[in-house]
Amino acid sequence: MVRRAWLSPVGVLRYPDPPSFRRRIVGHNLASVRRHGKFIFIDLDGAGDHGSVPASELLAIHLGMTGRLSLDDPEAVPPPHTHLRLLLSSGAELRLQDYRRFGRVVLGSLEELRAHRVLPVLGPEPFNGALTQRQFDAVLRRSRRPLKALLLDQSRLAGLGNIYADEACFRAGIRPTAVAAKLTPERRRRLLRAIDDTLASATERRGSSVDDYRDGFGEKGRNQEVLLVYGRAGLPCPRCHGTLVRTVVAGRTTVYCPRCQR
DNA sequence: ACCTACCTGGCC
DNA sequence: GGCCAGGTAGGT
Repeated sequence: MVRRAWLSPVGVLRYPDPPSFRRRIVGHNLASVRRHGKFIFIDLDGAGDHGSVPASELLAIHLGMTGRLSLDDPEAVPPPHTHLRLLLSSGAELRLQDYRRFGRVVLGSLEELRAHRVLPVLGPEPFNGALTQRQFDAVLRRSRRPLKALLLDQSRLAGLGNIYADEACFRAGIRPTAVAAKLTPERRRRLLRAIDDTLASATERRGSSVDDYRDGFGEKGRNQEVLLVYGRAGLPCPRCHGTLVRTVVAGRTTVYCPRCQR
């Protein structure tokens, strides 16, 4: 149960206002945790309601570029840029640190968050078998944008960011600039498999600590050690040993191999 | 498809 | 000082 909620003055809370936030979370249990795409959803329930209707309120957290969640000793001095602290009855404190403040926190019912437009509509996840090839094909065929722009569009497909979009395109042998709707069925199959492999690798290694990413235990991931193209412009392609090229697609730095990716 | 903005910090 | 960075939103 949440005993006390503390918010930093600058904060990452987008909705509702801080007093409402505190009122609506203190005394409630953090009942379950789910994830969809880059959002973490924590379902609240009414503590002491014993079998009554659950509040159906949820806490949605997006870590942005530099957000970090951790469970800490409440007595420990919070690190700089700590924007949310939830003191729990378990004795631990759930903390959100985010020095760039691109992260976001919202609290409310799904309907409410939608109505206030503080929770974007998220597309399906193209991995973990959550999306059939048929459904994935339909998404690709509907878009004449560059493939990478589509992969990064969370309203169409949820979960891929700049690193894994590049990695998946490389594994599939497809240029990030390829027009999504023009991919052949064979290439679409390769792409879905490539996305799955890319994210399986990343999650097994607990993420890519290219810079300051740390997992919920404050540990670095190890996936940055096996990235094939991201951050490797000018270096040899791991497959053909030609030079990897940097360009910009959808406003984001993009690295690919002009020989292996067509 | 492009800009700009939102932020801090590391690097040159 | 300028540029860049894992993300997204808003405007043209």
